[in-house]
Amino acid sequence: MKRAPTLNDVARVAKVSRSLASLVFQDSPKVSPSSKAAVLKAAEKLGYQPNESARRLKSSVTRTIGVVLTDIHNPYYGGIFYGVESAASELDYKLLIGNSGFESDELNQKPEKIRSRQLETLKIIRSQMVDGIICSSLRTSPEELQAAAKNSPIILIGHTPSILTKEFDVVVTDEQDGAVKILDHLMDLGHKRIWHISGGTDEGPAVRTKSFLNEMKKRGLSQQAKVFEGAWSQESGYARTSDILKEKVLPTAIYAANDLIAMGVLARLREAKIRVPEDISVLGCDDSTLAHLKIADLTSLKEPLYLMGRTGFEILISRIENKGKKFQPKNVKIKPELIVRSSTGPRKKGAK
Amino acid sequence: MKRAPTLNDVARVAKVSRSLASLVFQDSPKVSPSSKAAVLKAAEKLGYQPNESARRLKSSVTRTIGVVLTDIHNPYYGGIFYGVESAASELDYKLLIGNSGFESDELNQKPEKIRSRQLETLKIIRSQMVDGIICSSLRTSPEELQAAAKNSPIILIGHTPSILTKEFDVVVTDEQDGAVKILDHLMDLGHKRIWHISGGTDEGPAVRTKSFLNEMKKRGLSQQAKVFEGAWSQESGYARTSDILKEKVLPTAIYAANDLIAMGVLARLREAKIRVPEDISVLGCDDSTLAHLKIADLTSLKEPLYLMGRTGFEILISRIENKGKKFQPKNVKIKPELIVRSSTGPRKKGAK
DNA sequence: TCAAATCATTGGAACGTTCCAACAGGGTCA
DNA sequence: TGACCCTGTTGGAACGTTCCAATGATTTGA
Repeated sequence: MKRAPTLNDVARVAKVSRSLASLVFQDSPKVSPSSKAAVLKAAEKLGYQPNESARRLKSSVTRTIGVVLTDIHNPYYGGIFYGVESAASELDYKLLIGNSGFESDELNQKPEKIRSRQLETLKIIRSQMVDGIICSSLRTSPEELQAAAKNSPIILIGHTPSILTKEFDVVVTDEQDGAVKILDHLMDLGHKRIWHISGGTDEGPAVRTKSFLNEMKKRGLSQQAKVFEGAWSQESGYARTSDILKEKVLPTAIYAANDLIAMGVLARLREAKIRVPEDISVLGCDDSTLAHLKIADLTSLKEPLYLMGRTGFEILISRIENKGKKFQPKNVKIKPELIVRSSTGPRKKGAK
Repeated sequence: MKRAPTLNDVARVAKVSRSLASLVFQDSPKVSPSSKAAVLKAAEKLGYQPNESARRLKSSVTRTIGVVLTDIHNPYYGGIFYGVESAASELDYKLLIGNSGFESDELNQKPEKIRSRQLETLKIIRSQMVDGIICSSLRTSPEELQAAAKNSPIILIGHTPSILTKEFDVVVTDEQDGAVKILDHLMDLGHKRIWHISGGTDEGPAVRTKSFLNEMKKRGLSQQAKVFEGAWSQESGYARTSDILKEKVLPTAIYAANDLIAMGVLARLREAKIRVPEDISVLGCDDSTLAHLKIADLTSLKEPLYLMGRTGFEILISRIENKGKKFQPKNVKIKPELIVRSSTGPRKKGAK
């Protein structure tokens, strides 16, 4: 492991000036073919690779984007990252990961710790290691974000506190459209008594619940709607279904706020020997691997995570390219898609 | 978005030399408290953050590690990344992601394309943006790796072609130990006719199959063992189970090479009204989210992905710190753990 | 008491690029 | 024939750090 060759070394071997060698690597049109060939040959021989730090120092462009996530493990953030990564690789951008903890961590990191790690990560933007930052699920205050955004653009993708949507570019799911699609599907099948198990009362999950209730109301089904407050877990789906089973009249369809909850619902219904979809239809949300499983075969609202990631990345790049110009924060809503499988079916004959 | 303040600006405001200001940020003990305070105050006032590119150019230390993965979506790589990330954040290292495609991609990237993207990623190591590289599931040749490793250390984590284990540091699962644990468990329950659905004939999955057969042989059960060649998918598990069901004598336990395959097995058995575990016990491998599902509750061999990630990172760091010194490639095998759930149970009474 | 040692501070030279201004040398035009 | 313009090439000055050697100021010790 010896000292890496520099542009000077290449120039010396190729018998040209350092400046000319530099031009070759910038694909400048005003280099003669013969010099170009000589330089490339020398570079090849020495195994030259431009020193990125020096390049950045001079040109202050990094072609790198910082990504702040809470848990890359989680299929939700993973899906967004998937879109970001694929767009980035097409445009030849590199990604610097600032993962600020794992929600699923057994040690269960305290929110305060996640927050401080996120702040730490935001610093990379100010140390000029990246041209911009993509954040999912931030736990920092608008002021802290502002401070980071002073030098470079930031975009927020996915569940985002509404205070932030006024000041920053944001890409989110169109929850209202999701509710429309789910209810269209269920009503086509004849369902009216549709109950929902929520993901909790935080602002993220609450939007989903609210959209559901809104849409039920629009269709004059407010009386038939019921919400059971849950959490983003299988156990929660299982427990809330137990609660549902205690009711005098059962629903004909259960809409779970995500696939994991729906898996809990399925497990509990199976235990109670209630058939799906003959007796009760079940829907999930996310269209994760779980929904694909043959033993579940879950109808699920597919959040367009991939598209959200891509869109977010593209908006960020356009900000970077027009750096300096004033702009209005962009708020993009991406419509989800309902993937119909066998866990939903026609309303049981004879049911009210 | 104006020009970021530099060390010079800070020094001017604090009325000291640039060199002294630099020392402050290096936490040098030989700065007087008063100067230190003045510098910090000036930095705070200007919102100064050291320019990382300049720092790197001078000191050629990046405190950044490159991570080459094939599919960060995949729980296997995700699990390894989890370990890497948590170790990195503790030591205050940054991670530069080079994800070279998505195995699960609908577009199903061609191996050739993945390979060329991996080569592209390996270049970052030579452009001195990172101090070392962690690779999972490489598709490049040893020579190509060697070229990249000329300047900085490399470590391979997880499924690794055996040619590479001779020249590079490697962290892998102890497959033999896994087979021992699985057979100990099944034999305790009285099982002997144990069949295996493999992940394919590539070198990675083949090791698992071979370990299983080896261990069966050691226990004098060669006659009872049978291998069905599959692939890492649910569909494969489903189809191979159909094949199994055509046999005259059925096994009392099926060991699937991963959880996804096991899910296919469960789906097919359920369809055939064969009870699990009363009629047939089923085991998976990975202990992924799938195994945790109540409707599966799958006994699974937990690959110590987190630990592998951590260990790999630590070895890499020790190489970086002792850079220049000669060393023997390290080959670390990490023992898996069997997580017993309800998909395995005592051999059916009356079965041979 | 004065040389030596310690301490805090400083200027300047790197690090490996990019980029600007300058410059040959040959061709074109009036 | 000299003024002008191309084309290809070059030296040198940045970029913002770190770090070495050198400095002046203060303390120490025989």
